[in-house]
Amino acid sequence: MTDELTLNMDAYLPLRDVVFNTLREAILKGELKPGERLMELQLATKLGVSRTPIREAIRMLEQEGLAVTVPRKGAEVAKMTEKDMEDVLQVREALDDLAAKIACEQITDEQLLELEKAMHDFEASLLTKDIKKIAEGDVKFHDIIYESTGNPKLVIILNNLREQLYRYRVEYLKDEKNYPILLKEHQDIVEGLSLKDKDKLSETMHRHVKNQAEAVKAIIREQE
Amino acid sequence: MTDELTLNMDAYLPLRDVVFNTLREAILKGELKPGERLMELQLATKLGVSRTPIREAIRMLEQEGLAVTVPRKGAEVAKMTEKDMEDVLQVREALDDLAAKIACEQITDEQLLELEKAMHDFEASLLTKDIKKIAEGDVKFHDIIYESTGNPKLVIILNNLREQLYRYRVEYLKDEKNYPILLKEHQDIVEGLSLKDKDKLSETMHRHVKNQAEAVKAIIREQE
DNA sequence: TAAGATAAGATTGTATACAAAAAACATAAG
DNA sequence: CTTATGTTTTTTGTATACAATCTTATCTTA
Repeated sequence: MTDELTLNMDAYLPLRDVVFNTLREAILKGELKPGERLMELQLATKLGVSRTPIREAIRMLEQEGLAVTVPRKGAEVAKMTEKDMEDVLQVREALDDLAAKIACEQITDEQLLELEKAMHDFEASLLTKDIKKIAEGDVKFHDIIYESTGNPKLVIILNNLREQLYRYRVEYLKDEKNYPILLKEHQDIVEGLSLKDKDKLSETMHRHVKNQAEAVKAIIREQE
Repeated sequence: MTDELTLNMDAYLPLRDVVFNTLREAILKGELKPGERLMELQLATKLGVSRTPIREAIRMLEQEGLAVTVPRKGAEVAKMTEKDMEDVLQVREALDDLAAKIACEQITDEQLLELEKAMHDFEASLLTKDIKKIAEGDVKFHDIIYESTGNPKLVIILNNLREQLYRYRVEYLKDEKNYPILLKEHQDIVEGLSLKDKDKLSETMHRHVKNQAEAVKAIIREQE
């Protein structure tokens, strides 16, 4: 574990939520590595709080799929095997397709403009080679589509799936040769939505997820 | 709240898990009603434990979508509007379809036999008119299909979606006139899987979910 | 040396105490 | 009668204390 774990106290939130966000970020950024133990006292000391909010945050991470706990042994950062990744991506493919289809019917002109802007921002971010910015741009783009479905339950699940992939997704975004493909796919998605062309959109979405799947799996294989 | 809330202590589990299961059951059975406050001290006294495991259980219920908490005001049993139900069912339709398609390719002969047995058990349970038994039979039937996908991430999400519907689903099962339809659909599902007929299966699955959707929505409308 | 028992330390599980905030109630002013 | 204000009570938030369990190191014995 890095020792740069500090709380962001600006918000007026219960400590459990602040701790939850802090640990979540740390896991997604890779500061807390898969398999690493989450020891209550250690974390409490480091973050300057008592064990109580730590424990509650761990319960939350658990349900989010980011931590795994064995009773009386404690929690650790969830590991992701290639199989896990495939499973997540299989679900994501189905739900991304669902989201795209709903979006196709319901997206407003305003949201479509927003989406185009997000695409251009994403394109611009690719030039900066700032991974964090690129990742954020990509998230923003897909969020607009998700939100346009008007189905918060779907949005929650999709965000959770994305979260589970995030750690490895970042690796994918480090490889510049993926950028042209990624951009082209985003353009195709915008086009599909503009033309209300469900078939084209569906095809593009599947390709978009499949490409990520391949890349992410390659990364995992390297790591193992 | 009813006052018949007691802990099932037989398992050697942390109290938080026992409390979680107890509250979960109570919510699903309707003993704890939507909108009802979950007060820590009250629950702790009733269940004979301290507030600590209660609080941790509430954090878990929260992530499960069964409870909603407002910081410094406390938790309450999640309410479900007709819109929420539609949203859940929309996702479930997509994922049931996915599960069916995977099952079609992967289900083993052994699992198929199990499924037929589950169907007959379900048929038998319909005659007893014991709602709990009928609900369990239905769950068992679909579980076999879910498990046959070999995708635990998918199974978790489907179970969670089912859980969110459960409270209203039980009402649906109280109406005997639904039984023949339900049984016919189960038979069609088994047939589709036996014949590896994806199209037939997909069509049946959609119909199965849509029928429930209509019935459940009617129930909610009545309640409001 | 290896296997097993045992004791010491570390870690989680649970209860409780105290602080802070919100809610409920009562009272006074307009 | 209504609104504003202050006080009490209830409830949540957090820290801490103690108990139960697990881990690790040490020692014993074959």
